[in-house]
Amino acid sequence: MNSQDVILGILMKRSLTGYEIKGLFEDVFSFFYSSSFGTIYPVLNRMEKENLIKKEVVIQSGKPNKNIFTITQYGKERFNNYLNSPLEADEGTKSDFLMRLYFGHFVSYDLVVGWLKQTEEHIQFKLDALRERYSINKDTMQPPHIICMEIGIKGYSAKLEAIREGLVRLERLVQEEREQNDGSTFE
Amino acid sequence: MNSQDVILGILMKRSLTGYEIKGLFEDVFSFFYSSSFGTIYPVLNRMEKENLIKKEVVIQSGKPNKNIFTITQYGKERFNNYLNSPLEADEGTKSDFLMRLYFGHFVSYDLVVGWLKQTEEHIQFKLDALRERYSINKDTMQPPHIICMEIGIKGYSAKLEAIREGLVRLERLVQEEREQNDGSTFE
DNA sequence: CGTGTCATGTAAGGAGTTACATGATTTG
DNA sequence: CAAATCATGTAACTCCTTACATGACACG
Repeated sequence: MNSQDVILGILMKRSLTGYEIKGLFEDVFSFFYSSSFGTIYPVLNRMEKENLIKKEVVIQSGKPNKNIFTITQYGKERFNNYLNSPLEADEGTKSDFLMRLYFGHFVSYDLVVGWLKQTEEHIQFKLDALRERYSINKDTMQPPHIICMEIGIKGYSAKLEAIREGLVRLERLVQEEREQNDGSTFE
Repeated sequence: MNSQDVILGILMKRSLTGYEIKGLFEDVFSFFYSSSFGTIYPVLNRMEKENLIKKEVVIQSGKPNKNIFTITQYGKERFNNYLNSPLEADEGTKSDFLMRLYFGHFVSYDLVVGWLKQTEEHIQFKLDALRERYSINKDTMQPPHIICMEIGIKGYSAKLEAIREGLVRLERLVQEEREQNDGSTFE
């Protein structure tokens, strides 16, 4: 899976500009994909040269002309090829957050608590967004799409739960530390 | 977070060779990090030049000499700098599996079921490995480390659950499809 | 006698990011 | 009046992967 595959998939539904595709990456696709303009525009132009998509230019004033891209028959075939290629195990999951927790004993609990709270907030935000989209669209969603959403929602929920339990445990320890260190001071 | 940060963290505990570091990446770190020899060896050599680590050569016969790397004081400082730098939100989670599910309505249910089963197996394997390591080491593990493990275990468990529910739902649909299509045939 | 483990390294290439460049129009 | 939105694009760079090169020894 690379940007090209995803873009082909997106264009299966309807024709879009690079700017709109980026919008989808920030929105619907943000929980399993992301990409920057620096990738999208060059990839779209390369895809046009390879006849996977075709460009329609809409002249505008005040802003650059709009390039609306439509998938070609060849593009559809290639997207189908991708879907029929072997599934890539998504090992790659590199997580700065988990890495830091793994090495958390090298820093103060306060710092670790900070990481946990920040991540809690971040995941809660993503979860809310996902749940909202799910509740709005679930009537029109196809079964595999629903499974995709459920995996996301359950995965986030479980992580959140674990983070919160961790926070409770850690905050108890921070408290104990404070009581020991600050036994003689007052404030 | 990059390979250098992780290697520094690993070397905080004890001195190791590149080969051994790779072993850890395949093992303990595999659920939130991965890296290849093609990254590790050049990075280690660069780190030595930058005085983050120092090399001790152990002469061997029959195989290349062993380069055992030890973190320097400067390396420890740099690792600490990393831990005190802002947490990077690990958005990047690009998942081929979820991507395919999202576009699953373009292919047969059989294919989707294949993806689900393959991923189910894969996650189950990872989960088992994580649980085992957890049960063996939990007495000697520091609190943040425990939280790290719990997040992994709960995350995997939740995903597995959602995948299994999805499989049940899909297999019912596949069955219905078969009954409609094969109504006239026998076998 | 093949496969796995030990052990290091390089070269070529892929895929992506960030930062820059441009600039009107809308919204708070 | 500042910030966001619309809209495209390039250049430099980072980081990583794959494949290659070498080769002994142990295990079954």
